[in-house]
Parts: sequence; structure tokens; C-alpha cells
Amino acid sequence: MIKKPTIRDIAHAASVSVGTVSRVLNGHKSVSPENRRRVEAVIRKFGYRPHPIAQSMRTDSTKMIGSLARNLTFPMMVGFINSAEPILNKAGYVLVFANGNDSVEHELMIIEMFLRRRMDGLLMTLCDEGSPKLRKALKAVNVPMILLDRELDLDTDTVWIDHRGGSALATDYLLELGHRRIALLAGSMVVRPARETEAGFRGAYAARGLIPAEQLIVRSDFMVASAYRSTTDLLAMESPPSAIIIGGTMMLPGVLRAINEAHLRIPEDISIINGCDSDLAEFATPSITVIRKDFAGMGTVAAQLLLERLGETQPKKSKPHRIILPTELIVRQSCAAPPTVAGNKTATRRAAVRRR
Amino acid sequence: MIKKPTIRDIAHAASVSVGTVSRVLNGHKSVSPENRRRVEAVIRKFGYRPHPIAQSMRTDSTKMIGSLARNLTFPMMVGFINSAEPILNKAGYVLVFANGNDSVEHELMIIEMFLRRRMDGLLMTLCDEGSPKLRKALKAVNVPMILLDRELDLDTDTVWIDHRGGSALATDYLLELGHRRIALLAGSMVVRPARETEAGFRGAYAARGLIPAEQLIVRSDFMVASAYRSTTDLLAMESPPSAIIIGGTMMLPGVLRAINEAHLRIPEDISIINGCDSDLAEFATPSITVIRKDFAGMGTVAAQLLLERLGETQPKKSKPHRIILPTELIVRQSCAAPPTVAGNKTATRRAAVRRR
DNA sequence: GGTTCAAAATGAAACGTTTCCATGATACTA
DNA sequence: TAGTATCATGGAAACGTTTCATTTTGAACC
Repeated sequence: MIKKPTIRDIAHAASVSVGTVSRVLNGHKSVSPENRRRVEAVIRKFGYRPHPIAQSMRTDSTKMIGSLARNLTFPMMVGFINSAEPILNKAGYVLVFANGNDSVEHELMIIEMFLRRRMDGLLMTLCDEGSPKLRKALKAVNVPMILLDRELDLDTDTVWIDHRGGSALATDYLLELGHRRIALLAGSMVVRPARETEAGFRGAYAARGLIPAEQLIVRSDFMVASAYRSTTDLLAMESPPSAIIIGGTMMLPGVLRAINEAHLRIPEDISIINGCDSDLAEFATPSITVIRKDFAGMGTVAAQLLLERLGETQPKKSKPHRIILPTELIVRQSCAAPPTVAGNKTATRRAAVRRR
Repeated sequence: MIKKPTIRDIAHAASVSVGTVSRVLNGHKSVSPENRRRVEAVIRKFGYRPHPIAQSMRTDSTKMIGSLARNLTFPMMVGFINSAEPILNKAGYVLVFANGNDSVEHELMIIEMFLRRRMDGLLMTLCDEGSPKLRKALKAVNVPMILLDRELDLDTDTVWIDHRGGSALATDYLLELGHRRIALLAGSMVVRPARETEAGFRGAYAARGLIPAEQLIVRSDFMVASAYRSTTDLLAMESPPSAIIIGGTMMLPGVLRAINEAHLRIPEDISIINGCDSDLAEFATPSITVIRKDFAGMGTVAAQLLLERLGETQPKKSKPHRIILPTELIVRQSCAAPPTVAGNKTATRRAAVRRR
């Protein structure tokens, strides 16, 4: 491997000073057309590319964006990264990715690492909004940062998904169908999505002058294993729910398994709505009604917001942006009127057989 | 934000030279216990951390690993990154991620970018093994590189998945059930997995002295849209297949949709086997038999292999590693004996109704 | 033709490390 | 005791840029 040419080589070959080459490179004004032409020719001829590390050393800017996620397993992160990464790339930035593994300690380490490595900007989702340590760490961040679906009292740009609206839509839909015992797998209250989901749920009840059954609101975490456990418990209750709203994005398999094992049919015996769309929701039998959330849109918006901040010459912060992305209820086949109270099981089972 | 202390500040505070501090930092031998103690104390007191960019500038090593994938949408990439990233992190490396978007041009740009940014190592999957440009670009790579599930005639470490074995297992299973018209959605022949899948398919036929129907082998790409189209075409054939093996990892929804629209039942009318496991495969009704592939294992192995190479003091290449990860057939409910030839449709439809 | 002024170009410093070379000190050998 | 390894340390160069202060150039003006 031949040694790469440096700016010095270019300067020499074009018989100008390194300063002049640098000015050509960075499009500065005062360089004569004649010299500019010559320098550019030599650059092309040598295939010269400036050394990014040396540039970083001098300018203290790395053209790198750090992205911290709780867990890449979440389908949302895939949609997010997939749409954010090309936008950043196009602007000359590179995405450095790290997994927080749902651990505060781990996330702290990663934040420290991002700052030490002089990331130019950060895209962050945290596992716990309540951790004072994390809050302090974020507060010390001195580069543009976009907070993703998290609520911390910091003056940073934020992109939120309207979990509350989606949840209300779903709840209202079930109430309209006649359900009165709706369970909610809300997830972990230490992050905004779970709290908003619960708020939307309660709001929909309240709008009809109804009150949800507290024991049907389950707050645990977003894992598939807890979903399975929670659903099993719910179905074993004295008076079980006639519908379940799944708050998280990856809990659906656990819920389906629990329902299968209880030998219940969807939607005859129980209705369900999932908290995000997925292959499984679309192609399960019956297909699952979902609250669709635009994670790809979140990636796009976050990337654009970040680039905007990075482009600001004035470091005097303009007011932080706060963007909320709408959600949508995709009605499929997993919801029906609740089983009638009298002659419950038999009636609905017969109906199901007729159905196909 | 206070200015960070530099090695010079430490040297001054500990009344030693910067050289000595550097030696302490890098664990060199010849520094007196007394000085080492003092320097370490000052470092702790100041909370000093060496500046990674300056280190890179001097050592020409960035502690960054570039990872190029065709498309993060592939579930395999998620499993892969999720398991590789923590291993690299633990060793002090950082994962820089880029999406090739299934475009040769784009992948070339990214490779160039990785090299320019002086990645210490590369984890690569390409969209086309046949592209001379890509081959040339890879050949010019002068850092350790692991090739993932791709076959190029280069002396780099490689991690392969045993697509051939898995495909043979699946094919044999269907042949054993009595199927003789098995379709294969092989995917795009420009990458190894597709070719190996087809080879395993043919091998299983050959092992029984049988010959597959060529018109049932479909070679297109791995997208869900093509899967839908191909399946629709297959089902519309004069004598359609009685079973389908899906070569790709994300084509299942397309196949299911086409089968639904043709009003065929799985497995009574048609058997299917998917090329990788997924939530959908596990929880679809009926659940789908799959060839399970260990993408997480691939991430682990690739990361370890890469770290091993990076740790080699001798740059004299030892023989390239070539690791093949086994596959496994997970039998679920999507396969049955083919419909009997006589009285075909009626017979099986009745059977299906009986079934539940 | 000399003076003035803006534009263009140069040369060197600086960014924060690592590493090499030289030097001094200490211990070991003959 | 002198000679010679060995070890510890300091000082400085080097990595490849950008930028700043300074000098050079050339045109315009009177």
C-alpha cells in the first residue's frame, strides 16, 4: 500500500503553499483563479483526500454522530436508523452506533465514550428518564443532541410519538365495540411512551364517563417474556379482560402465546390491539389491529433537526424544537364485540365455527 | 464547559515530562514506581482522559470498526450487530455503521469512506459478489476485514452460514413427506447464500435419484415484493408446486399474502418452509417450519475473529479463517403430505374442515 | 514614478498525543 | 577502578491539517 499523499505533496506539486491548498479545499475566498485551477488539477491527479483525523485534530469536529439506543432488537430502532443514517451520510456525517442494553450504567459509559470521542452530535434514547445520573450526564453534553421519545426537563430538541393519541384511539375503538374490561400492557413507567399510553387509555375512558379497572393495567417492562406472564395472569383472573391493548412494540408474540395456551380465540373470546405494526401483526390469523407508529419518520425528522443544529453558526441556542409525530389506528381482524355475558362461552364458540 | 486537561497539564502537575505520563498511560515498562504512582494520582484527580483524536493522529489507529450491510431491514443484521457490538465495545472499539442500500455504487462510496476515516477493521456484507469494482475495492483494503456470508476469492477471514445444509434438510423433509413439485424462491444468485441454497436443494433431490423441476426454481431478489409476485406466478401455473421453500430471510409475508389470495390452506393445499426464523413464522397460524440460522452467532464469531486479527502484532498474515455456522430445521405446522393427485381439491378441502 | 491599498500568498504555530534519541544514574562485571 | 549494560527520564520531532500574522504582489491613483 503506497503512502497516501498529504496536503504538503499537493502544495509542492502545484508550487503553492500548504495554506493555499487548504483554502482551496475549504472554499475560502482569497485565492486566485489561476492557482485554484492548478491546485484542483493536482488534487484530482493525485487522488488526494484530506485526512479526516488531522482535520478533526485541528478543528475539533469529527463529523460523527453518536446514536444510543436501549436495544437494537426493538423494531423501532431499525426503522429509525434505516431512515436517519442515509440522511446523515449525505451530509458527510457518519453514524456511530451503540446499544445501551437497558442498563443505566452501560448508558452512562456510552455517553462518556461519545463525548470523549468528540461526537459532533447525539441521537439518544434512554432506558430510564428518572435516573439522576443519566440526567446529569445528558446535561453535561455540550454538542447538539436530539432526544427520541423521551421526556427530560432539558432544553434539547425532542421528537415524540403521539402515544397518547394512538392509545386513546385504540381504547375508544374497543369501548365503542362494547368492551368494558380492557387490559392495558403499559410497559415501564420510567419512560414517556408508557406513561402517555396509559394517559390515552384513561382519557378515552373518561371521555365516555367511564372508569377503567385498575387491576387490568399492568406496568412491567417491554419484554416479550413479561408480556407472556402478564397475559397469562390476566386471563386467569376471576373476571378476565375481554380485550387487551399492548403498549410495547415487541410484546405481541408473548401475548399470542398466552392466548393460544388458554385456548381462547381472537377475536371471538378476546380482542387485541398491538402497539405497533409488524409483519406478524399483518399476517397473523386473524390479522392484528395495530396502532401504527412512524419510527422511520422519527429517524428522518431527528436527522434533519440535528443537521439544522449542526449547521447553526451561532451557538446561541434558538428555542428547542419539539416535534410530535401522529399515530394511526389500523383496523384489522383482531377485535370484535365482547362475548355476551349470558351463555358466554358456548354462544361465541358457535359463532366462531360458523365464521369459517 | 471547562477546557479538558491535556497530557501536558498532567505532566506539569506531577512534575514529570509528558513522555513519562505517556509511558504510564500506555503501560510501558521503564518508569519508576514512585513516578507511576504520582502520575496516576494526578490523572485520577484531574479526571484526565487521553484525547482519542490526538492518539489516532499519532498512532494511525482509530479504534473504530466499520460495518457495511446491504440493508439493516434484514432481521439478520439486527441479530448480528446486536451480538457483535458489545464484544467490540468491551475491547475498546466502536462500531460505525453504514447501510449499503443494495447498491454497488453506494457500497463503493462507503468502503472508500471507511478507509479514508481509517477504520481499524471492517465487517462486510456486499450486495453483489460479482462486481469487479467491489472486488477491486475490497482487495485494496489494508486493514483486517471479516467477510460475512459472502464468497470472494480474497484471502480474508470469512464467516459463512451453512445455507446448503439447511436447504438440503428442508428439501429432504418435503421429499420425505411425498412432495415432488417443490418450488424454491432462491433469491439473487449474485450472493453466496442464494447459490448455496439452490445447491442444497438440488443435492437433496439428487440424493434420492430425483430431479427438481427447473421451472419451479425462481431466482430474483430477496425482497418481499418479489416474493409475492413469484408466489402468485407459481400458484397460477398449470401444475403448481405442492410446497415452497423460501430462500430469503424477509420474504415470508409476501408468500403468505399470495397464498391467502389464492385461497389455499397451509399445509393442506400447500406446504411452506421459511429460510429463517422470526416472530411471524413462530406465531402465524399455522406456525411455519423454518430453517433456523444463527445470525447472532455470526456476530459473535465475526467480532472475535476481528479482534484476534487486530491483536496480531505480526502483520504477516496467518492463513485466513473460514468458519461455517450450522443451520437447523425447526419443524412446525406448515408442512404436510401433498394433496393426493386424484380428486385433489375436494379431498383435501374436506380434510381441512375436519381438522378444525 | 512613487505611494497607497486590497487581494493573494507564504510560513509558522498549534491541536494532543507517541516515540525516538540522548543523557544521566545506577548496578553489574572483569 | 574502569568499563559496560540496564534502567529511568527529559526533550523534541512528528502525525496532517487549519488559521493567523505577516509579507508579497499588482493595480490604481495623483
